[in-house]
Amino acid sequence: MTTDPYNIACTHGFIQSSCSDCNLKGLCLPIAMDLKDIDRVNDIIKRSRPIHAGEHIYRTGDGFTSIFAVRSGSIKTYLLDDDGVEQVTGFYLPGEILGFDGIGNNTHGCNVVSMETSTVCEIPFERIEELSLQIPVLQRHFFQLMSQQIESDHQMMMTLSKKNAEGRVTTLLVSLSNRFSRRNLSAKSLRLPMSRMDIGNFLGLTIETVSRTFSRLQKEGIINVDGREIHINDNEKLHSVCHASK
Amino acid sequence: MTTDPYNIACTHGFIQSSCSDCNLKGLCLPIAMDLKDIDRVNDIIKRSRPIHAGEHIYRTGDGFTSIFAVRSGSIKTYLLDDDGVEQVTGFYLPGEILGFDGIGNNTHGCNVVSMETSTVCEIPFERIEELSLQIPVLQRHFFQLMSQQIESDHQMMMTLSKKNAEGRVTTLLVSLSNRFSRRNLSAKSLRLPMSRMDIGNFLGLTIETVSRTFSRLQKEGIINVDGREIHINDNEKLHSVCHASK
DNA sequence: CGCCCCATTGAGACGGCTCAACTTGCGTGG
DNA sequence: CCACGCAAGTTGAGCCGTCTCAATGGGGCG
Repeated sequence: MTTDPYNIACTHGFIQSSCSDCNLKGLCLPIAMDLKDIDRVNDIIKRSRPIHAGEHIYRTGDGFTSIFAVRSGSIKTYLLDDDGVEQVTGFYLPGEILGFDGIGNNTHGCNVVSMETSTVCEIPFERIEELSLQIPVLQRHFFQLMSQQIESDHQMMMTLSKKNAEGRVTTLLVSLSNRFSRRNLSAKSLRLPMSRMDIGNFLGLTIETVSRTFSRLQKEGIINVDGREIHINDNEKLHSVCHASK
Repeated sequence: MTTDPYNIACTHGFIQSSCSDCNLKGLCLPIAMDLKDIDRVNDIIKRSRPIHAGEHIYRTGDGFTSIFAVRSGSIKTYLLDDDGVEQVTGFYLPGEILGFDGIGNNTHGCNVVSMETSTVCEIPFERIEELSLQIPVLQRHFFQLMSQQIESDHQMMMTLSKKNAEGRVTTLLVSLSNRFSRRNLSAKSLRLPMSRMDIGNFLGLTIETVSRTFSRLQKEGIINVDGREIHINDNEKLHSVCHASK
């Protein structure tokens, strides 16, 4: 596996299953895709062994060969600037695809690390490019996925540029709630996969401010907080606080 | 032109020229592209009449049909949130391509307005998708362009999340300087295409803070400011201030 | 048990925001 | 030609939200 510097390929073979059986396929793959074409995609995908918390999938500067779909667990991506300052650029949950940075200059543009024990599907990009030439709906799908990433990054710029601490934290909670419920999990009760540190880093806040904000939201009865367990009591108020501005 | 709600198509025919003659083609199109294939792209492109300052090319919610390459002038993109608050999400200069938001759900995700008299090339997306199925280097090119947009948006998240006012303003200046010099214009003397208002909005600062920051950078001898005319006196210091953090 | 990491909470400092006054450049109309 | 209004930018004074620094409280693990 020389193309797999971090050697995440599954060497045991016991988690193998196919895309057509995967309950996440509606998220990773176009809905309107023939079973035959799904199998062609399935044939080029490599499923990983479990990746444990803190383990990297790739790092900035690594040669770009693949994009990755999260299969289970949760993943964060981050940049390091010249001074070694970390910026979390995204959190990825099952069914979501990461690695679209890196196509631009054939080198990965960020670091990717697992926040808990996770598994991913590795999708060799050159292979998927070839398939995309033959399956128009697949080409369209990847254009759409990248476009959605751009849109969500722009929303993030809005959040960072215009919102105060309450607006930023609640915006993240709403996003996570939506993404959990897309997977048929509860939209009201969720377990945060990331630390306060990662939340603060992502949102441009210190951990103290994140913590104070959670406490304030709880005091106002909008959410209940117990460590990483969050319960949303008042969804309407939560959404209205989202717009809170600087 | 029913597919052209803002009717920017050139109706005079006097600015027509071809991609193969365009001195920006190295920016819009793959370098390694056959002349024959460039002509095929050229055939589907519609060149716009001049678009004057303040005129919109499209707005959020408009049906998505095309992406656009800036030919001359300068363009800004912005979001409006539910409360009507504006967030500038990008500035686009000649040779740069915009409109990749909107592929995701077939509806434009932002507003696009000209900051001065500009011209653009309209690239019908369905046509370019068809061509991309036939010209692998073209498919790759659009994946790369979108990937680069994602990378630059992530850098922007870093800027908004971690840098103070000086860091944000100088980061924008460095970016503009680099982009001007890519077009063989001076990297040291440039005219800002956007107002202080737009700069502040983009960078998450008020216009007063932007103004004070320009004044301070001038007092420190790093730049000279005369309205929108900027001269970079000390490039090294400028780059070091870029990293200034909150 | 003791250590370490993560999270919470408090007190004070500071950077950028708000509000306000003033300048400059430009177009319009008397 | 000047008077005027308007928009854009600059500068100052005071305020406020978030950061910094510091102390304390759990929970997991050797």
